[in-house]
Amino acid sequence: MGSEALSTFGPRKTPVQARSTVTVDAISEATIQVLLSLGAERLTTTRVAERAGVSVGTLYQYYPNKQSLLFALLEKNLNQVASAVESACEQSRHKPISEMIKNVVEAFVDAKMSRADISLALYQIAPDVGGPALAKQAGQRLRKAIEKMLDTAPDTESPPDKFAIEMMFASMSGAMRHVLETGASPAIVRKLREHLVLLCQSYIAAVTTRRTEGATRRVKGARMGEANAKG
Amino acid sequence: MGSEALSTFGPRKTPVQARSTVTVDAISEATIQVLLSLGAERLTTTRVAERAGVSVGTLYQYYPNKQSLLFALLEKNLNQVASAVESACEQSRHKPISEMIKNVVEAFVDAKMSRADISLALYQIAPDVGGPALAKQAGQRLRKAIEKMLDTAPDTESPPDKFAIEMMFASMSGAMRHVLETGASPAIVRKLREHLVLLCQSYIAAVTTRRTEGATRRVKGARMGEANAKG
Amino acid sequence: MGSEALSTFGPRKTPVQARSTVTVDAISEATIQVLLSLGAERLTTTRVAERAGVSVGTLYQYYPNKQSLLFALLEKNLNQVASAVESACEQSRHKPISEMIKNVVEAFVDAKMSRADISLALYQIAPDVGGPALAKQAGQRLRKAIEKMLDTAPDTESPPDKFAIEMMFASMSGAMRHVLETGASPAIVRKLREHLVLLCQSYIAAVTTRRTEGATRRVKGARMGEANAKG
Amino acid sequence: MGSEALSTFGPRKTPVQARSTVTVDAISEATIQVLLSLGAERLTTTRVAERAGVSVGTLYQYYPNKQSLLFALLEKNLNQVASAVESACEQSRHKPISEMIKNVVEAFVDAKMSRADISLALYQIAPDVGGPALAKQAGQRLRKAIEKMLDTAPDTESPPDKFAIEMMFASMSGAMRHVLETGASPAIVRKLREHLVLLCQSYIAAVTTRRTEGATRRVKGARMGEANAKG
DNA sequence: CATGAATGAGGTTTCATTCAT
DNA sequence: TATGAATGAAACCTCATTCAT
Repeated sequence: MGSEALSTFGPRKTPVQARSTVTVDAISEATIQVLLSLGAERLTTTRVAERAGVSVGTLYQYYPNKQSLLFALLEKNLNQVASAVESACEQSRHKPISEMIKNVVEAFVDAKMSRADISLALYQIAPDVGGPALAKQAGQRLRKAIEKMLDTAPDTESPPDKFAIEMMFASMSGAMRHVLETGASPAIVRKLREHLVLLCQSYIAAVTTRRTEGATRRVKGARMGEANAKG
Repeated sequence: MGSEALSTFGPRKTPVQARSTVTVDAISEATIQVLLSLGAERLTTTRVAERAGVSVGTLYQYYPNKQSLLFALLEKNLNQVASAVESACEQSRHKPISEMIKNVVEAFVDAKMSRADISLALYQIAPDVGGPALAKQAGQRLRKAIEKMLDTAPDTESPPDKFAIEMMFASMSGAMRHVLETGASPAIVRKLREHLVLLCQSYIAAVTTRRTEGATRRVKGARMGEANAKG
Repeated sequence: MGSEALSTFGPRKTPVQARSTVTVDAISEATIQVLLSLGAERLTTTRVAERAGVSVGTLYQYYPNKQSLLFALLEKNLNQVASAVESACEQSRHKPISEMIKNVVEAFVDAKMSRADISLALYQIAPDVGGPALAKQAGQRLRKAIEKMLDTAPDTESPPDKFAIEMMFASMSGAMRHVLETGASPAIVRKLREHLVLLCQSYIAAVTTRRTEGATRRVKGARMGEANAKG
Repeated sequence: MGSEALSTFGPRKTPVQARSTVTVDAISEATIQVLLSLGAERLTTTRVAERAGVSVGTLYQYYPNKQSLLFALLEKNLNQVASAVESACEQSRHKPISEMIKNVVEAFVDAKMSRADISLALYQIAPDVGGPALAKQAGQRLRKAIEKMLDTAPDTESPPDKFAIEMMFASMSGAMRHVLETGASPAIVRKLREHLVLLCQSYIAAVTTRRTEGATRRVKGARMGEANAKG
């Protein structure tokens, strides 16, 4: 469960021809549809092929096995999200910390929402197919991008440490997931964006302050309101 | 996928005799072990029975089907966590908000960690077996408890709204999960506790403060940037 | 399938005590109820015991196995019907043939109908549990009784042969079964009685006449109306 | 038990390729063989597939479940018999009643005997798989065909009513079954044919005659004895 | 004697994967 | 290359039967 070589799950043949690309895309799309309509439990290769309008045999010509199909889907999605966030990181260099956070959070939410159906579908297959491993990998990648960005922040001497960044990212993912699974109406998503920005900003502000002043005492204390007012 | 009546997943036979109780416990424990060692994909009823030291038939005398076995596990765990948090809520009434948050967060983390193995195992089965539905249910329960607690806060006029509480809870869950899946050494867990307290406190402070200043309009508006500009 | 020694299916212990009789009866009755409500496919010993208000263990103290339970039921019913018909045969000696037939047919229909539910239930288990064998046995017994009766008929020199009697009996059984399976309202049953009497009478008349006059030719001919008018 | 939609038992995939047809036929044939050699109780899908020389998976590609396999067999046979009888009905229009009967009876017996093994095998599975329902259906179909035929009879004013036709058919089926289950040597079958013709002819003649004399009242009344007193 | 928890062989069904066409 | 029929290991679940209590 995640301990296998991750690289073995790639598509079997690189789709160079136009026809292949079309086929591969159709299969990917069909996978998502089946996942959403029937659930991971009832996702079968035959069913996917059927919905994609190809034969099972064809499916197996592009993916060596079922896992690789799901893996590819998950990987692609994670990469897209990671890229979007990385890009936001790069464009936010040297800006004030709060703006950095805002940009990153919004890039994340927007990336996830751009294909909300896919995001939702993937939650179902992540546990199998080495989801945690992949997520870890993508998480590292993002953490580095964010760290690098924060290093350029003009208004802070000591940026949050790795753990804090991971915390922020994990919290964000959790909130995002909750909204997606609970029902992501546009209104809710808007609210999510705003609150997530707020949440991350205040958290980062809190840990940044804390770092600066060496605040183990304060963390345990009750002066949070102040931490924020200062924020 | 969660749309079935949740009650149909209950155990088949209530264990009245001592022997039965032992058996049921053994099955539960075996389920967790199999889940952790082999993963959800390879969890079979036969395997569970085997590891529990009973026959498949016996397993099926207590659970009408595989789903009910997993469902019972999930439900029990969610209830335990919910109870722990509820209890913390009740004992924190009329305390300062930041202390309330601290108590709730720590109760949550401690509850999850008291059987970290179970918590971790359950992430694998949640997608099937109506996990989201159950989680939603437990979430509502906790949200209400937290709301009720916050209503007794002496230092705030308008407590955070439902959405904010859900956000807080979802973020907390996300961070918790990340740590559990990444490797929860005692040191990491200690750090998680502290940071999660901080994260929730600062978020709640942020939304509470804003409310106090008559910010309902602003939250819904588009002037979030300004809020940060201050911060 | 019927080739096993029929005697091995008897109840394990002869119910001599009052309590035993009650239990055995309850089990029999429960068997019929389960058969009618759930069908043979879903008849399980546990289910029967449950409905009878005893434990499976108890059931197995009176019947060595499931087959014996069903077998006993079938046997008992066949015996009752056979006895009723035999009795009718004895009481019809020396009467005119048509009255003999009438008495036998009506005894048969009445016996079957006295517990229509049982009769109906038994059709479901006959195929297994050596039904044909038992039926054959009962059939022989009845054929002999009828033959003996017919030998005393004052108005016929040469009574119908064995084959004809079997034909008559088989036809009767078929019609009976059809009515039971189709829905045996009192009105229908009354009609069945009348028509079955008529059917058997005219058939016996036809074969009797034929015998007397050596009628192979006529059988193939078309003068049936006459055969009957005379009959 | 017959109350389900009968249509759900249809084959899963219509065999279009030659290979498929062969497979389906092999499975049908194997089913009959297993039924005859081991009985319904011990008929398993695995066993059928084995004897058919295919894998279980293949069997399940043509039949969605065990019931459908048996159902298809039963349905096909009933349809063949029904068609044969219908055909006989059509070819007997405007002929004398006794000839009509003769043709119908002989068509029935011949149809059943053309694959005596199948007929015999089917008795075992009818109780499950909605046999009564199917039989009822086929019965209705035949009754109508016979009614229509009888309406063209030149030598009778009022043909037998529906009930009488059903009686005739049910009796015929009963006798047929008896012979098949008892052992249908050619000699016996020949005798069966003759006697069944005789039985049906004399029965129909009896009910027809009575009708002609204005007997509807009497049939429903209780004066059946008199009808015989004449005979 | 009665009970009912436990057993486990065996039945039904699914589905990832292959390979002849 | 595409197809889809065939495969068969393996999963889920049932139920007749036993035996310790």
